[in-house]
Amino acid sequence: MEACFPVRREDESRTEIRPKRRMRADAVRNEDAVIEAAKAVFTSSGVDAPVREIAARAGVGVGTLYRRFPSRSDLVAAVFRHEVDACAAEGKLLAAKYPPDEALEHWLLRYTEFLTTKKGLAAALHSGDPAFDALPDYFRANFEPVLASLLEAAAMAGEVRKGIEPYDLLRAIGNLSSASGEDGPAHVKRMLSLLIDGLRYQRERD
Amino acid sequence: MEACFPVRREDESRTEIRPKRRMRADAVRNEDAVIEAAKAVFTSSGVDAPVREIAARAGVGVGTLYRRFPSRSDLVAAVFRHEVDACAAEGKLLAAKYPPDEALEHWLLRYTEFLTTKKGLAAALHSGDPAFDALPDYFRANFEPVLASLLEAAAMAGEVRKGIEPYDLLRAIGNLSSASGEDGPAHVKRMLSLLIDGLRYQRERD
DNA sequence: TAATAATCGGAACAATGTTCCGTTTAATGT
DNA sequence: ACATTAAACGGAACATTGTTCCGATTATTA
Repeated sequence: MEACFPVRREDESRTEIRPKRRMRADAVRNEDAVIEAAKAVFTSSGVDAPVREIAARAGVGVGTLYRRFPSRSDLVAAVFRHEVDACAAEGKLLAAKYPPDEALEHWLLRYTEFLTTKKGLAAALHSGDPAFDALPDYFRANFEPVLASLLEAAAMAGEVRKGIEPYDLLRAIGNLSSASGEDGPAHVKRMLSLLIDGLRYQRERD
Repeated sequence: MEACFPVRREDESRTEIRPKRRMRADAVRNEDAVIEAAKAVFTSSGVDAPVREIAARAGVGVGTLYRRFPSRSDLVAAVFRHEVDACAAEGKLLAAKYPPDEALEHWLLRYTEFLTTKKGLAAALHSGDPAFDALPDYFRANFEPVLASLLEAAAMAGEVRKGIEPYDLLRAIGNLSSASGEDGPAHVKRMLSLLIDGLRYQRERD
């Protein structure tokens, strides 16, 4: 009953593990449609939204949905990974587009957005469902390298102090934005710039 | 749709608000039976246990259960209050039975036990269900005075430092026992005695 | 274009929260 | 004691939702 996520067989890193037939085009289309629909429904109605609603929005029967995602939790986990991927990818993109310190700042802000949309998931994560077991590792494995290289680049440029543990920073921001009950986004943003100022302080020190 | 908990009409503080007829004996019996059954089932199968199972264990039809507890959440909340009451009552009992410092120590230990059995509830509390809205206040309103008088008595006896905020201590212990993932009870107990030693330190200081 | 195996769709099943209502019964007044 | 009656009881029935099944469909391949 372990989560067997159907990893698209045509990836950029297509290892081509002897597929007698490559995945059918409609299957690919539907998998995408389901994930996109799920993302939309989850953000609008929460992670407890009925599966039927997601299937309907994707223009697909529930049978189709269940072939790809053997259980509800698998779908939730897949969407989570999808968004982790998106956020991590944006990190690389920002690094190429902006000077080191701006890239870092932009990404940290983007990361807080990621966190706030995952409020509902935080509870599910601790539900003991085995489909979620691998998510914390996935989270870390994807975010830590991105932040590490952003931090390193900024430190090289002398914009930010050295010796900051990426994972510590990820967790700190996580706690920080989960502890903001009242005014929400504005508060998080304020605390985040405080934190960034903290990173800049002592930046010239070797 | 707000939680209308049927407060037993015959209380020790029976205010007697013009009941044309007093609550039927079988109704009283059944309410007790349901709460007791729910407590048992919740601890053995978690707070997500089916309502039918609780009704069966109480020897009662689901209709009866739903008359008293209009929704599942109401029953969960009622059990929670029941246990808060029990833990708070034990505080008064310990205060009468032991010297101040021992009473304090015993009760804090009892409090950690209360906390560990409420692991499942912690998630439900943040679920947004309106039946749980009043629980945090209920929690504080019952525990804070108990701990306050235990602390005061111990401080009077010179066993514990003064100026400790009861609510801070309640929260501190709460965080402390929620953060103990591994060895569980033993770890909590160890951390708790550390904390109690901290309370004793400087106890002679005015 | 025919063969074929993967995929599709949605009816059907199972579990569970909740409501309804005919039947039973405890409380009350005589 | 007994009749009256309003309250309470029990559990069948309903609604929602996760999940499974299988005959119909269709993309792929030769």
